[in-house]
Amino acid sequence: MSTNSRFAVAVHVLSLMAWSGEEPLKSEQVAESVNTNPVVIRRILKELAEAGLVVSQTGSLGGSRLAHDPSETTLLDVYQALEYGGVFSLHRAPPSRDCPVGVNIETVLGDVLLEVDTAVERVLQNITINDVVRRLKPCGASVASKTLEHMGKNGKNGKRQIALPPLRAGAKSRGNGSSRTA
Amino acid sequence: MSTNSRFAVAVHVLSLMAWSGEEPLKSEQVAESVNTNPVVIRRILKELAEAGLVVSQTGSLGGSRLAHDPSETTLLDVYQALEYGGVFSLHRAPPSRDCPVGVNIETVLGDVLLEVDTAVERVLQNITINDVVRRLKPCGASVASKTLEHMGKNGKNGKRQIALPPLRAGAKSRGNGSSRTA
DNA sequence: AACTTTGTAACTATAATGGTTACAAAACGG
DNA sequence: CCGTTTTGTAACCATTATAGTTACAAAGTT
Repeated sequence: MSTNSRFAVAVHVLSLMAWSGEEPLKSEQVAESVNTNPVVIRRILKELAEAGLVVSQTGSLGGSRLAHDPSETTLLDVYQALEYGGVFSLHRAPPSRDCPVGVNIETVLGDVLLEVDTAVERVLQNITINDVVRRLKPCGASVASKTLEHMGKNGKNGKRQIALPPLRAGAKSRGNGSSRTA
Repeated sequence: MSTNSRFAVAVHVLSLMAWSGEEPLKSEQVAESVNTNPVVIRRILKELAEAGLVVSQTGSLGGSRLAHDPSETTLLDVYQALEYGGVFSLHRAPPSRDCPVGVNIETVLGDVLLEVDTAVERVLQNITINDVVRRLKPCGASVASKTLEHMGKNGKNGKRQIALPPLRAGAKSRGNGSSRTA
């Protein structure tokens, strides 16, 4: 019951990148597709980068793209990247220690919540970004070749951007999961 | 990710009632065990009553107790009584209709979220309040007989309350699920 | 009639999410 | 080396959900 859409946005972002292939996407382009603000996208992108799911780069030819093949990233990876604290929470303030129920309820509930979380993770682990993209296609199949020409890829001036260098391919942050310069 | 403890509190409340048997508990007693305010308890109790899980009564001998045997109420019943909207949410604002990914992502994500919710529900359906209470006991086993004498059951004046009439047993709201007078 | 407890409204505090603006730092092109 | 582009990030605001609190009417008991 989360009232937040971060997981949905994250999956959307990654699917978009899988769809557009090697080419880095700018946060502005992504924001347009998601229908939100670029900073919101960058915030989520940051978490995904820290988890090693995407790689980003500043500069005029910059942007973000997937760090791995979309068939290698599962929704569980996404879920964990966002550091959700589990489906449910325990008591805000610890229950009474003077009540036989209060003393142990947290332990018992903890076991239950663990069972629930495990079930969720089992489901998410079996769905990859590639699966999501594949499920996406039947709907807009005909656009498959046009791909992202809708979005701002040809700038307002028509100066088309060329396929980019594989984003410092093989460079530094491979496997450590962070593309950050700090 | 749910930053709320309503599910935990609800399970706590029901376990407490299961523990104390037929005897109605006052929201103040429950609040003491949960370590919160009686009104918070009454708010949750209201939702549980609407779902037919508890029965309440005003007046000096009033309070709330389980509507059914604790082995008949599952954690799924509790979950549904609280009307959680599912584990994850979709986009806050609808994604771009001009993007092949944006158009269909909500549909695909909806399927995924359904799978997740179903998995959660399957787990919750297999755990009853009675199970929780049973798991509770090994820890504070020795208190089993003292039960709730800790809590405010003997008033400050020592005037002990006697076992109550089975709360208008067999009366009105049986099965409709609501004990409310409106 | 007096007392007790629930039901409920109203108000406040807190925290998470998300939207927005602003700007420094990094990367690139000329 | 300079200007441009884009990310990274801080700062601020609006909205919403939860929960804590006070207060009181209505229902039930003695």
